[in-house]
Amino acid sequence: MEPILEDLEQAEGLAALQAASEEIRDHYRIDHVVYHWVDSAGDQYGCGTYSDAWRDRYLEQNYLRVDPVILGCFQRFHPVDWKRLDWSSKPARTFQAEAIKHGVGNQGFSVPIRGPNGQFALFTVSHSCDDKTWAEWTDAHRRDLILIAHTFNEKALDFEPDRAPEQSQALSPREVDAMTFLAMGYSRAQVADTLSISEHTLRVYIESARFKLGAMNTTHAVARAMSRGLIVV
Amino acid sequence: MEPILEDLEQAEGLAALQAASEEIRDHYRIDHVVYHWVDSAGDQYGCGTYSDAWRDRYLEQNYLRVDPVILGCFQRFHPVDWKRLDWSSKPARTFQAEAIKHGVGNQGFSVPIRGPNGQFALFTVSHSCDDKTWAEWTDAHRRDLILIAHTFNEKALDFEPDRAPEQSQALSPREVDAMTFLAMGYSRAQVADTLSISEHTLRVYIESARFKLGAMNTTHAVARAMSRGLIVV
DNA sequence: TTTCCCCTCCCCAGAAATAGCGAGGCGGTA
DNA sequence: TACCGCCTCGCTATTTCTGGGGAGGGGAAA
Repeated sequence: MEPILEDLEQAEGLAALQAASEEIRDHYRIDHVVYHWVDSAGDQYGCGTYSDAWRDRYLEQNYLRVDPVILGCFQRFHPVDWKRLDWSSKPARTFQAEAIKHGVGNQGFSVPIRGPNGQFALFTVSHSCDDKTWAEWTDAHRRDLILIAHTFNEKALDFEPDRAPEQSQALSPREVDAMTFLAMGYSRAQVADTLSISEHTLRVYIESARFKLGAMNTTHAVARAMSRGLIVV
Repeated sequence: MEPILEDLEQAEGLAALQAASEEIRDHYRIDHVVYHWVDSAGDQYGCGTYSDAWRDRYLEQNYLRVDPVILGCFQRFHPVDWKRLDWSSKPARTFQAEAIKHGVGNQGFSVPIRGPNGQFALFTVSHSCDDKTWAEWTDAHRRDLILIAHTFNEKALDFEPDRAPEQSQALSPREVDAMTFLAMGYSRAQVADTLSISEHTLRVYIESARFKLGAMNTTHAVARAMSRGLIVV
């Protein structure tokens, strides 16, 4: 593993990351290696060994909202084998069939990676083989994959600075309170009552939070506060 | 490194994690090893080799909102050496002086770890030595520390079952569309227009989504859909 | 000291969301 | 077949939220 990680750590530029993913694939003799970035605005960036046809199809069909790998990892802390995800819904099964048709392996292992402000990325390896072989392979390389995933993410961020920091303005304590209770379903009157302030005052907080978050309305502000990790509900 | 990580992977129970942090400290011959879990509701869980006096002081003074390690890592993607953090504010320097007085080393290295819904943890090692020695040590063990940090986090979560998956009822495709656009800040009229349906129809989706999610209003429904990973925004 | 942000409170009019009632067609499952 | 969930559309009335405006006090930083 070592030389692979060394190479990755010395990669310069996005093209080098593309090359690195191919190198990783060849080194481990697996079918695919993919790094996939999603941010809270819905923008995506991908890099890896999937075919162009599949990647285009994925974007065109907006499979982001269907893909059980994305949906599953989004709710999870730890790396996960694809077998443990929920493929039972009909859209998921349609998606799965099409993925396999496009050369994505029947086995997969994905490492979720998170950053500040709700930023989210996935590092995935996929392969075609039986369950036992795959279990042995992932057991043997789990640690490597975690390290590679984080290094890959670090590199990808280095080369795309516009995506990385994007300092979102912090909310004041009262604004956090307001957003939190609104996210919990309280009406403005209830929130004001809970915080023991007038509803007028509360409204000022909501407005300033909305302004800071660049949100068009309360629902939008709460959604942004959540996806940026400013509130937890 | 290997045997240390093996031991950690076999740890069972919170007491074992405490023992593991001491073992790691002794293995690397450093002053302190600490794991610190935070959610923005203010709950904290800590585990490690700091003195009880320092831990109590930290909680009592609510240093969470002052500690540059927390504040800095919260805005950062990657592991960071304490030297690169911002210690310039007055509260930060007061905090630093007191930390050193309580036996926390002058050097430190912290790995931020994130989970779904804004959950956040830190794995930290700290030591007293000169800059050069510390730089060499962190360079040599950076990878180990990342792996240990993630394994530690995994274990800590295993033993805290209050974050159960809580499988929730799925939304229909149209309901997902509705929730998604609402989370993006669209008004009802805009969402209806975007989906090319009447606003009345849209309202039915919002209501049924609200019902399925057990939400009291639209904002609540969107918040729940997000925190359950039913929509990705 | 001045400036800036945070917290608190007030009024008003118009826009938007909610609550309740109703209807019919389509497709899959029991 | 009958049921159920999903998608689509309609009406009215009430409640709630939004977007302007304004005011004052406190604390921290420059």
